[in-house]
Amino acid sequence: MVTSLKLLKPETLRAQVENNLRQAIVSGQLKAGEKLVERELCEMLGVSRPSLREALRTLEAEKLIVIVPHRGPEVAAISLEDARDLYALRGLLESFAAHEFTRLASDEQVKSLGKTVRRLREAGHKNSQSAVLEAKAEFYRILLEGSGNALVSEILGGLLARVSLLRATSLMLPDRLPRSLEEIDALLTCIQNRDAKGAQEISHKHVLNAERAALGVFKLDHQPTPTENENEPRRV
Amino acid sequence: MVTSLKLLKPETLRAQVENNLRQAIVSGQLKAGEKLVERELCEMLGVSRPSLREALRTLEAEKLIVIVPHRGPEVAAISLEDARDLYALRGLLESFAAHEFTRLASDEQVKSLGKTVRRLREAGHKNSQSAVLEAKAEFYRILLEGSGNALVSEILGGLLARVSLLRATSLMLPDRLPRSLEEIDALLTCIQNRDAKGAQEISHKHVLNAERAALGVFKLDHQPTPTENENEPRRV
DNA sequence: ATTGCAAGATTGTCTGACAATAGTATGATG
DNA sequence: CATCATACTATTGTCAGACAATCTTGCAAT
Repeated sequence: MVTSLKLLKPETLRAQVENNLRQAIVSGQLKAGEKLVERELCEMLGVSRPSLREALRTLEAEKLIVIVPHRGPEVAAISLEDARDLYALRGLLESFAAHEFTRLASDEQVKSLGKTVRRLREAGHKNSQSAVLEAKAEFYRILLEGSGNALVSEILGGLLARVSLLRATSLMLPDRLPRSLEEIDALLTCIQNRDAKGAQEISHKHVLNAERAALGVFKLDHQPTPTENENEPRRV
Repeated sequence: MVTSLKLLKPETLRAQVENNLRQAIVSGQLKAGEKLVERELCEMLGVSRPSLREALRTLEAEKLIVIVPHRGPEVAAISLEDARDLYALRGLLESFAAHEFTRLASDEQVKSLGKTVRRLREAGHKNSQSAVLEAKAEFYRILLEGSGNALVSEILGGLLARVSLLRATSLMLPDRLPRSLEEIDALLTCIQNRDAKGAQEISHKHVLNAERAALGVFKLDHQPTPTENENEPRRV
């Protein structure tokens, strides 16, 4: 186990810019759809345009931002179909990872996962959102690490980043949390019993439920309400 | 090193650079592991360093090249484990796509797919490698388009590009071709019968067989020969 | 042969500039 | 007053040149 995790500064300046922006996007500091202006970002981050632009290209390839030629970058927005596709794929990959973890992970890794689930549960009971998110991240880290397929980790990691563009992540829905915890408990049980098929099924259902919860909010969020109507000024 | 790379039309210069390099990589013109030098690429493509470097960042994010800080970019090379991971994921996604296509595609799309399979078979019997590759690409295009999940298409597309870094694609193995055609025929039959589960299974097996064929060659290719031995000097 | 160091090559980053394009304000016209 | 054409401005796309930091290589010394 590692005892000290110093934030080793990323090698290059460009990488730091990249990390800062990525963090700002997935954390919601930069909102989906928001327009980004190179000059402003340069000033904010204290770097020159070339460094910034290289970082933007990386984020574009990760689909976290969209760059239309001559119009500049903006934070990617997710349509309802995008979200459906995203969850479908996530279900596929996450359940695969769960299956493989159950099959391949060492006993230490299983134990480690169990510990994290306990932490997650406690955080949930305390209703500490940040602690929940942190534990959930750790949970994923262990699961992916132990699933023995680095590529799936990579892709699924990118997917989860994109999911966070939907501000309505299921974990942010208070009602959903207890159910979510139950499901994760059930998943852990399957894993401990080395029941790969079972783990796969539960994991898949878990994602489907998360999808239902998130897309429910999505629809509400995007229903045009009288008050927060579009750019269209109302006439009197 | 490659001596001439022509530029085509698309929008921005940077995008052209990107496309050219991507094409050069997947086509094998730039070989896996080959070191890329910015200055040389700039001269070859007739662009400035910023444009080139932005394009390189995109390709890096696509995992087609690897850029080590202060050491520069090189074409990505695929290890045996990478290849295994790649095929595992490809099997998962491709069989999912087949399943969904069977479930969702219109009769026109199914018919279109059938036509392409016929073309593929003819090309195979004529042993025309380029025609086979073209028909196979068309086959994928239709399959992914009809599977109704743009995200899966995107990811699987990136995956196939990476697979091509393994020069030993199963389609390039003459012995494998007849078997491959048979499997695709069987897949088509399932699709026409709207047997989604069957299509999924066959598709998955198809990828597994392709993997076996490709990795067989991989091992031969990478068997350490007396001349090209690893960095590890053997002790006596 | 191994080590250490100097020289050269390559990358990381900045500055400043200019052309091309998109967005916006202005003014002309019906 | 509304609409459309035009000019202006802001922003992006691209280039050239420069310099420091770092890596690689060749050579000298042990």
